[in-house]
Amino acid sequence: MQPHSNIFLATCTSRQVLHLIADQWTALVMYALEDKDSTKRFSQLLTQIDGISKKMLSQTLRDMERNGLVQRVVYPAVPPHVEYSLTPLGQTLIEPITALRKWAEEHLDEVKEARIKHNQTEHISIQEQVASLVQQREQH
Amino acid sequence: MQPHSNIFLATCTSRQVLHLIADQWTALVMYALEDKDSTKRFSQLLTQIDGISKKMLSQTLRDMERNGLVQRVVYPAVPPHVEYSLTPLGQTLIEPITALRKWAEEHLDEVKEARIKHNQTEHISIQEQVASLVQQREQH
DNA sequence: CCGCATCCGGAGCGATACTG
DNA sequence: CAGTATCGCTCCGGATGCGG
Repeated sequence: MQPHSNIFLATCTSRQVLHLIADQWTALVMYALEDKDSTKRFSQLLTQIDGISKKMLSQTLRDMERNGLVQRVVYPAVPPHVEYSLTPLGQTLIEPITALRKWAEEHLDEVKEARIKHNQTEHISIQEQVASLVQQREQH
Repeated sequence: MQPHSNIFLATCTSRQVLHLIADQWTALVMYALEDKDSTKRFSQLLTQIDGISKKMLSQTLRDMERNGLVQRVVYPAVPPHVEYSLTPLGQTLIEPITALRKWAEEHLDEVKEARIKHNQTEHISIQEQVASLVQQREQH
């Protein structure tokens, strides 16, 4: 067995590749750029992806560029103008990652239901009670 | 447009669902349990998934159970015996998540190559140049 | 054997201010 | 406009110990 084919090994390379996508924002940036031939500016992405901070968007884009998923084109002008688009490699990732999105949308209700059912049958620890209260408060 | 269908909104539910999978370990646990009718014990998973700690495995399994992805069965005995398996809902997630794994394995080399190329062509910012100069001076 | 509680160091992330 | 630098805090995650 080749070393990278056993995804359960910590040193496995495909696990590292998987790790690229397993963060909060990469998938969302992919969705924002998935339209073919669509390039977007930094501020466009910032607006479209609700909740992301400048810092995280910058960081995510840099990582994605580093991994060959997005292309960054700078138009030297004042004010600066930078456009982001998916590379061919990035485009190949759209399909599997969109499947994930579809799954999320389709099974959303089942997950919600499972949570409710779980909460009912479960003994809630004091810590979790506090945590959920804090969460509720934060949503205001 | 329904509120949960716009994944770019922070309040969007499908984004929360997506978040379930976007962590380090959930995907790997899925892979470990993907064989149909295969149930595994805690310690089996701990051994199979290289690099995971007891705490994280426990936490991941609890979250997955909470979201209806895995089923936990306790056999009251001494020593305790607990078996984990995928729920029907969890089984539906196998396909999209396996697509992701396949992508990782197939495009592994391209990502690696992109990284190397990126490191070579990288422009070093003025700040980094200054920083390295300062560092050199400080070493005297 | 399974897994939770606790502690603690360090990474992650947001907010703000600044530059070209 | 498109970022980077810095600070401050939170929370992740590992190590350990305990309890069933």
